[in-house]
Formats: sequence, C-alpha cells, structure tokens
Amino acid sequence: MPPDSVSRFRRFARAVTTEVGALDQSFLGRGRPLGAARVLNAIGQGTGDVAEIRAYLRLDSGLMSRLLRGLEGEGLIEMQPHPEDARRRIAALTPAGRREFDAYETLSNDRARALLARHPDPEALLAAMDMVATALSPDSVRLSESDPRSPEARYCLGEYYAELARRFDTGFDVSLSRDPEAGDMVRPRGSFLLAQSDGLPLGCVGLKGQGGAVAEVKRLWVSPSARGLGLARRLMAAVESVAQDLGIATLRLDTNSALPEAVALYRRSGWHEIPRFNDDPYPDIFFEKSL
Amino acid sequence: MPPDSVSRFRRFARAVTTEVGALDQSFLGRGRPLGAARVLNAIGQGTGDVAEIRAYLRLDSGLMSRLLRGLEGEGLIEMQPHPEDARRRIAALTPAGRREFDAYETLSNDRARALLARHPDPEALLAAMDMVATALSPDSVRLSESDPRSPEARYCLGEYYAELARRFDTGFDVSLSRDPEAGDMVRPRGSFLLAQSDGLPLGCVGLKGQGGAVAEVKRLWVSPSARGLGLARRLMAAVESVAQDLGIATLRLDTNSALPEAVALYRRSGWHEIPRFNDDPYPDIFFEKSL
DNA sequence: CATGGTATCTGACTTTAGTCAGACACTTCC
DNA sequence: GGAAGTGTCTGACTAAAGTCAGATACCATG
Repeated sequence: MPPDSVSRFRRFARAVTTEVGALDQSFLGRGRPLGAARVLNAIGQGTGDVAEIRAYLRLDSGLMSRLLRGLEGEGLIEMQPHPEDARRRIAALTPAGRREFDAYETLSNDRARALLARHPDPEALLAAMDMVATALSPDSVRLSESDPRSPEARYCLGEYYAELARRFDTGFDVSLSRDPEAGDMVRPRGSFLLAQSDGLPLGCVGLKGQGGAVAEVKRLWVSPSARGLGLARRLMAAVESVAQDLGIATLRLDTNSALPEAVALYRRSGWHEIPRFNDDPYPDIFFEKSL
Repeated sequence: MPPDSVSRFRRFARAVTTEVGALDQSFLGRGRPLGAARVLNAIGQGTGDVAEIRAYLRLDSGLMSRLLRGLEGEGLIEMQPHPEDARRRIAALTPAGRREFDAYETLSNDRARALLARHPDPEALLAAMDMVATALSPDSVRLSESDPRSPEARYCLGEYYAELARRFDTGFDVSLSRDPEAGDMVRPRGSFLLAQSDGLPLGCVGLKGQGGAVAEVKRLWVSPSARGLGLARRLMAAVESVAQDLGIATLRLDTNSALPEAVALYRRSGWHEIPRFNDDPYPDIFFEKSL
C-alpha cells in the first residue's frame, strides 16, 4: 500500500493512542482508579466548579457525585458552596490534594521531558505537535487583550522578530526599527491582542496610539503552526473593533513587500495604500483605513 | 505562563486525548463494547493469529478467549487451527465480519478525511503527524528488502528526486542521471532496502550490482520526519551486510557536496574519497569502501 | 408564592474490563 | 518417552464504569 493521506493519518492515530494508553497506565500506579485521577486533575487545573468538570469529562451526575465523595473521603478535596448559586458546588484541593495533584503532574511532565529529550530536534517536534494540536481543536483559538509585556506577548514578539530576520535579505535588527513603547499599546492609548489556543500563544497584533484620532497597527504575527486558519483576519477585525471603541477614526500601518501574504490581506480587507509616513528603514509599503 | 516545551507537549496531549476519546465514542455507536470492536479491528488488519492480537492489545488470555467467543457468536469471525501448531488458533472474518470491520474502517477514515479536508495545508499537517508518530514510536522502524518497483519504494524514490531538485541550485532531472535499471537492484545482482514504521516508508537505499565484485550504493534517502534517528547509518550498515552476502568485495558511491550530511556520514563510517568514476552530471564527490 | 427548571445526591442496578488458578492439549527438548 | 513449557479455554471472582429513576434543595419567573 502506498502511504496515502488516510493511512498516514491513521498511523499517527495508532501511535498517539498507544502513548495516551501508556500515560493512563502510569496514572494507575498511584493506587486510584482512572476516573478519580481524572477528576482530581480537572480540579487542580481549572475552576473546581462541579458542573464544568462534569461537562469537560462527560460524566454522569451520579458517577461524578460518587467520585467527588471518594476524593473527599481521601482528604484530597473540600467541597464549598457556590457563592452565587447555592445549588452548585465548588471543589478545592486540600494541601494533601495539592501534593497528590502535583504527583500526577510530575508523571505527565516527566513523560513529556523524556520524549523531548530523546528526540534529535525537539523544537521541530514541538512545532509539529503545535500544528497537530491546533488542527485537532481549531475552534478553540481565543482572542484576548493582554499587556504587551506579558510572557505570552513577549513570546509572540520574539517569534515575530525572528521571522522578520529570516524573511528580510538584510536581516532585521529590532533596535533599528521604531520599537513602540509598550505604554503606547495599552489602554487607553492603544491595545495589544493575543490569539491563544489552550494557553499556547498563536498570534498577536498591536494597536499603537498617542491619544489622537489616528493610530497605528503594529506587530501582526501568526504562528506557522496556525497559518491558513484565518487567524490574521480575525486579529485584524478585532483590532479594528478595539480602535473604534477607543474613538480612533483612522488606522495606519507599515509593512514590507517581502511579506506578500500580509499585503494581500490588507488589500482584501479594505485598506488602501498611502505614501510613506515614517522613516523606518524596514517598511516599504504603507496602508491606511478609515473606520 | 510562557509556552515552555513541557506545556506545549501537554497541550498536544490534551488535544489528541480528546480526539482519541471521540473516536472511541463513535466506535461504541455500533452497539458493541470497545474491547470487542478492538479485537475485530485487529483481526481485520492483521494475521488473525490469536497470540499476536493478544500481545498487541495486551489482553489477558481469559478475556481474549471470551471476546473471541462473543464475536464468533455474532457470526463475525470463524476460528481455525494454526497449520503448524495445533495449540494456536487463527481468527478469520466471515463475510458479515468483513462488512462490520469495513464499517469501523469507514468511521476512522471519514474522521481522518474530515480533519484533513478542513485544514488549509494537509500535506504540512501530515508531515507533522509523521514526525510525531515517528517520535512516539522510534523503536518501530524496521528495515526490509523490497522490490524497487513496489509502491513503497516508488514513494521513497519520488521523495528522493523531489528533494534533490530542491537542494541542487540547478534542479534535478532524473532522465539526465544514470537511472539504474530496477533489475540491477534486485537479487542476485543487487538489492533494495526500505525502512518502514508501521507501514509508512521512512527511508531507502539501493545496491546496484552487475554480477561482479564491485557494486554501487545508490538512492540513500531518509524522510525529513525521521532524520536524526540514525536511520541513514542503519540503512548503510544493512546494505553493506547485504553486499557481503552477495559476495561483493568493493562498494562505491557518488554523491554531491550539496548534501553535506550524507558526505559526513560516509566519512564517519569508513568510506574514503576516490576520483570520479562516472560521467553523471550531478555528483561531484566519489567514495569507495572495501568490505 | 406557586410553577417549572436546574444542580446535585442517593440507591439500585447493569455492563465492561480485568484477574487468577487450574484444566487441557499440544510442542520442544533432553 | 518423559519433563518442562506453551497457547488456549473455563469458571469464579473483583473492580470500575456507566445508567436510571427518584429525592432534595435551590433558582427564576410570572
């Protein structure tokens, strides 16, 4: 059989099924059935809201109730009433529960580290995993406003600069570009938007304002593992809507013809070319859009 | 939290766990417990040898026996004695079993197709999946002798030519190169080795002989998704051992300095450079090794 | 404040998965 | 040919997972 798409996909499915099964096995080593371990993990990760966990793990209410009682009996969790709705309940880890949760985390993390360590090119493997994870859960990409100095934002900007350096024949040196002050990309003057899927930053865009009716769109970047999903378009639409919110009438941006996808996107979405409006050495095309 | 390696890995793990779970759910739709469905699928895929299936699915002999009886009772399989060992048994699908097996296959395949279809770049996604699958099961790469005209071999050669075309500034045209007759790479004159993991071809190498004491190593290729795992070295070691088997005393090969990894590998493994021994336009370095 | 809807709990189940010891027929090796 | 080992089957279990029909307490609405 030649390796057609479907059988390649299914080889992948077999490999990950084995891996997932092996992780489950290792979870059993802590003397607790898998169902209880999963609930404990969900509580440690998230809100502890019983209904939410139940929806996430797709558990019957009866089963859920019993599993919670089991964990409570072990002294790992404590149940509290929901502050706004006395029918609901919130589970919280006790110190012992936190220790047990950490032990499960360690199992997962060690497995991850071991697998990455024995691979010749961990960064390439992670990039592949990012792409697969994004493809498997494409609906989960969420946009949010963020401080441009947050770790996630810094990560995106770092990737953005690295990509510019690769794309420009002359390389790219941040210090030569007019690096906007982070304060210009924070409300009320501007904003900074992040696209994230399950915690992983996949893209960003900045809105740099000076308090006037004109602002600049900067730092539009989408991770290679998430390209083609329309994320850039979503980011641009979101940043325009934030700009309107801030009372901005005109948006500008500069870009480079070495980034043809970006240029095409701007043209498609109502931007028109204008003459150079700064003396930054890197851009060679300039756009404007009235809101 | 910045996206460190481990949390990227674990995002991937969450995404595939969800996907695996969803596929299991869809399998349940056929009114048969998962255990029985898995056994039926294993029988449809492979040999039907009970011991083999039991090892693959890690099932207790008692459980296995009951699951088989259940499938037999449904009229989906028939048990036959093993021709060489009367203790062992072989399971074979009945026509009804084949239909049921196909229904499960369709569920999996449709899922795969749907996911690939909604992705903007299916080939990139598949390459990522290949890399992940190979990383998750690195021990499973098996070398085997194959006909160079088999579909798997053709696939490898096609990838090999495409890669040469990318790597050479001048491009690469197979017809200009001295394309060996497939017959020269078949025993007794030569051989062709494939590296495969779970059915997916990951690499190849050819041994081209003319019946004399000198033969040529050709077409060494390793898939990008499996590089760095020492596969090229394994292929070269295997081809040398086949050559000894065939009574060949001296091996030669030609290559190009645009492929520095290959050149380094040859130097590391006991080959020494010799003068040009053909007038093929592409190679510019020539090696020899005595066995 | 009555009504319908919601979140969780309880008890009484069934099904599935997994374990273990022993039986049996066969193979392998001395 | 006998001893040790192997592959499968059987019966008797346990544990885990999942289902379902109330019960109970609470919320939202008119």
